[in-house]
Amino acid sequence: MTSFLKQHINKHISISDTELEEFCNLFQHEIIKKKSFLLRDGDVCRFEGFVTKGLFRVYHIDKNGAEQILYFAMENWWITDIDSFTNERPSQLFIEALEDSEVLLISKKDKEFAYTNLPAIEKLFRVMTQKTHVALQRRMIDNLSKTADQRYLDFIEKYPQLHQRLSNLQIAAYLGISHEFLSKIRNKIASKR
Amino acid sequence: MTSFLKQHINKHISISDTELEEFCNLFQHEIIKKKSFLLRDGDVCRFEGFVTKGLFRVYHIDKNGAEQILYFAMENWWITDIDSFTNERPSQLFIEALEDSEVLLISKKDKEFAYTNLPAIEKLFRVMTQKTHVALQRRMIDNLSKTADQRYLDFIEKYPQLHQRLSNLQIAAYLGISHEFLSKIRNKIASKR
DNA sequence: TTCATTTATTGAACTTGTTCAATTTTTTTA
DNA sequence: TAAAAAAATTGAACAAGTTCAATAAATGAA
Repeated sequence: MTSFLKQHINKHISISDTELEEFCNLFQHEIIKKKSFLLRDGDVCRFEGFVTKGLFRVYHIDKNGAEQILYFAMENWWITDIDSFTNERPSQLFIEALEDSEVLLISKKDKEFAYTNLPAIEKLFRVMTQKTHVALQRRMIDNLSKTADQRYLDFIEKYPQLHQRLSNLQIAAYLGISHEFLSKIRNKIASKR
Repeated sequence: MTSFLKQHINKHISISDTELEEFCNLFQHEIIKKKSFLLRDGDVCRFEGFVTKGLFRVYHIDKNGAEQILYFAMENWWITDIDSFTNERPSQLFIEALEDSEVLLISKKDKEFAYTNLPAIEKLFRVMTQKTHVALQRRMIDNLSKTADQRYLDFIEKYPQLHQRLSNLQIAAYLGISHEFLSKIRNKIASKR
């Protein structure tokens, strides 16, 4: 059940087998049906999750009702609202399964336990947070400097597998454009070939 | 010299005085004149810095020559290119002093030393990285959902002190708009009062 | 298989933001 | 304190992206 998680951790840090085993035992396996929610706006996020199957989107709904997708998470990606989880405050995000999915979840209490008793784990999460932070910085710069056409091309080049599994509605919400405009971009690109 | 740094650390984690002292001794004090650079595009970022005086901007220049500001750092803020520093690869960023400034710098080697020998420090940087990550997520959502007018109003409300110390050129590069357009926004806001 | 729902496409009118160029204002430096 | 440099403003023409509405295509559920 936790073999993907073990592989993933071994890729990022060095850790003894017993420590790894002990850490993975803190997770609970859950099956999440397509279109159901792991987290809703207003709830406190009580978990940090590792996706073993399927695909999720983490998004915000603004006061006009428009959705902005913060990120997607497919197999071997982590999902949580780090702000809500860490500070135990109500989330402003939704986490929804876009496909029938499976996740391994750890509670805050168990994660704190790991931090104090399994020294390698503090490092794991420092490294992971750093990586996602660097990726987000990159995305921020791209959003500030690049046109929607270019951001779309970058997206399908960077995440070819993910792109195949997403509707254009989802991709548009990630890129920060209307889906109509994305459709026009796709049309323009296709006619250039 | 390191008293601001000590205060800052004590605000975020609990640490013994001897550990704190030992950690702070790893830093080197530097004076950076206005308009000079701590880091340039292409260099490997060899430091992580804590600003004790002055103001910096961390920015990217895209292939059209336009500047995008990733963040500002004034007193009690950290500055580095976390990607370049961690992975020892050439940076794509510039770090420039916008005022006569002073920083405390720690090298990668000394930071690694701290990570292995001063357990509280691993936590400090995990917490700090998490905080900046949450702030960047917030900014990403705002950039995806809000109009430039609103982002400008948010900026001056969120960072009133910083706003006073920055030119509109800098603020526009942070908001991701042209400075001419920012000028028009300011005009519109002023005439509404 | 069929019907209902969701997703994608297209066009027209509109809004937001850019670019370029000229001018004024402010700040810096000699 | 004058001259030079940098920052801010303004207008006009343009480009990027949105909104709304109508239609077509694809997907899902019974």
